[in-house]
Amino acid sequence: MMKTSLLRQAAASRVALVARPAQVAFRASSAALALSRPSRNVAAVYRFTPSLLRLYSSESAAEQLSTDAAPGPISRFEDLSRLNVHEHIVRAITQDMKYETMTDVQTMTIRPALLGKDVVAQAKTGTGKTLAFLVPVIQRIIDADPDLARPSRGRKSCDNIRAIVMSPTRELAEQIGVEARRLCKGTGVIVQTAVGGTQKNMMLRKTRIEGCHLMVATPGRLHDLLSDPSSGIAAPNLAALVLDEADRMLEVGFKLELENILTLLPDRSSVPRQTLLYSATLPKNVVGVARQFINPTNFEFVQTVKADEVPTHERVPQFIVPCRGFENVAPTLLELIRREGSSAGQPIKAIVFLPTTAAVITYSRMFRSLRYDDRSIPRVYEIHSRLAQGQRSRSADEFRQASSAILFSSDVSARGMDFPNVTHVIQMHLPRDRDTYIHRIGRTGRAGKEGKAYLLAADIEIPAARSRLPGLPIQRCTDLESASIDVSKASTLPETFIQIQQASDKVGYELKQEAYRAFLVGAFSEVDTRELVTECNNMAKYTWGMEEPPAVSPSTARLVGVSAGLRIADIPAPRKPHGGSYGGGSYGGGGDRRDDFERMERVAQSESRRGGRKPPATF
DNA sequence: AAAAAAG
Repeated sequence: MMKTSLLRQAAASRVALVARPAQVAFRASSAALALSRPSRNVAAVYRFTPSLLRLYSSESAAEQLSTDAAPGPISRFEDLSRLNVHEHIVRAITQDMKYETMTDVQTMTIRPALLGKDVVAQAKTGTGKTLAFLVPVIQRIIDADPDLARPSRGRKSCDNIRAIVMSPTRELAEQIGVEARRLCKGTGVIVQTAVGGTQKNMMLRKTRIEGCHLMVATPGRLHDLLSDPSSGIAAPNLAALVLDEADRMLEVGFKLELENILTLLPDRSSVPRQTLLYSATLPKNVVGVARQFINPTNFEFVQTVKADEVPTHERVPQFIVPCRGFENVAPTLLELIRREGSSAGQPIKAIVFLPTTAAVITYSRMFRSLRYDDRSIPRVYEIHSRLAQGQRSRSADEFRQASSAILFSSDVSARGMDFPNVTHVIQMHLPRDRDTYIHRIGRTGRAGKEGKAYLLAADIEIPAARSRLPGLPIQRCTDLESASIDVSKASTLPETFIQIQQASDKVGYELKQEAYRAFLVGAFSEVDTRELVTECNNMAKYTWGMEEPPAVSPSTARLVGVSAGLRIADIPAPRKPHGGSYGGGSYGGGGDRRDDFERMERVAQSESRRGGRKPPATF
């Protein structure tokens, strides 16, 4: 009897595993939702482990099965009380944040995480992963020290941090910190944020006065604090470690730093520690690397994206605009922004991604100058690592608040950033890889909202775009006039070209020179180098208004690999932002193999097999 | 080498 009921619950839970972001869910009726989210989109990878079954059996089955469409496990935030989540946390979610219904990833991970299991979770962008890991982490801090259920006035300590959340970028860490603080309102749990580019001494003073139970950090600053005994910051009883954007954090470049940090944390064999790994993308490298982070006897692997399902949202249409040459790309952007801003009837709030920092600076200056003469262009913001941290935070905050604006961005904001109501994500030139493309377009269409994604790429980039972006529903968009004009033949250029050229006058020579160099070196490895030089020269001439191609140094010319078409001269070496000692790493293997590991392996293998066999690009 | 992440 019990067994049948559990099976029915399992079946019911599968029915409910529908992409259903919270904000849509409580506005639309459940009938409408059932219609709008057909069951073939259901992504059900869910295992009933013994511990979970025990928990299910201890609950009222009748309550969970009140209707056929009953959501099975906890699916409403108010029901978290039944899992003994503190009322202050539940209230923060349901009353302050105004969320009612959980998303799949929240339904599927909060309970096992509350039980102390390790979790590896993949869920689409904008489906509430942050809340999914913060709730159990904060609750377990309270479980371990019930005094923290309410604000305490006792002595504050910063040498007994209970949980650490790590993020690959500073703004994302700040954003997670803000959300964590909202959740902790009314409790005694103290959240601190530790990121680079901020005043360490200020942060330390604040942390010593206020204390710290949950630290949200970027790797460099965290390592700095933990390795410095005089900081007073310590985590001898660390109970939880979260890697947000886990696949990114485990990439070469971050992984070594991560391992250094691990050596500064208590050994898991003496201090049991829960590890939570979350991301929208889960390439196979995570599987090999996750092995050394995860407890193989007590962990849950949750995917709300099926292995063969497109990891982007159906409601966000994706377009590629083939541009005749590099010189057509910026005018096409201008035309697109004008068109989408007026025709759609709603003001445009767009993020424009570019492959290099120099290009981000160049184009944000150009569009700021355009806006000076044409107020129909929305306000322009920029964000990239060469900005002072105060500026970066200000850009992010102001863009967050804006109802209409354009944010020119490097990949700092490709992942995790939650800017509300972004209407368009526009990528100029190729994204570095498929996952970057997926995370970038994930800045729109969040929490059930609509959005559009455009990729502006020159004709010579299209073959590389096809090979980098297989298996994605990208359609060709050919109705932008600026994209197809042949500037060498046209007797009169469209207005967009004229305006872009005028705006280029406001950009300094050195910056254009630097952007030119950055375009040439490295970012388009699949593109024939001689053709790339021709394209960059055309861009310099026709859209940046330069009489002749900017000079490059002999060493740059060597890097490019050809000299034809380049103007080589002895110029100062390109400036390098201060370099750290981030380096490569290697991962070891071995260890136990349990069911979830095997499943992760299978997913990884099928993923790598599909690597060559993903449905070919359709554009 | 192209982003990022400590000063």
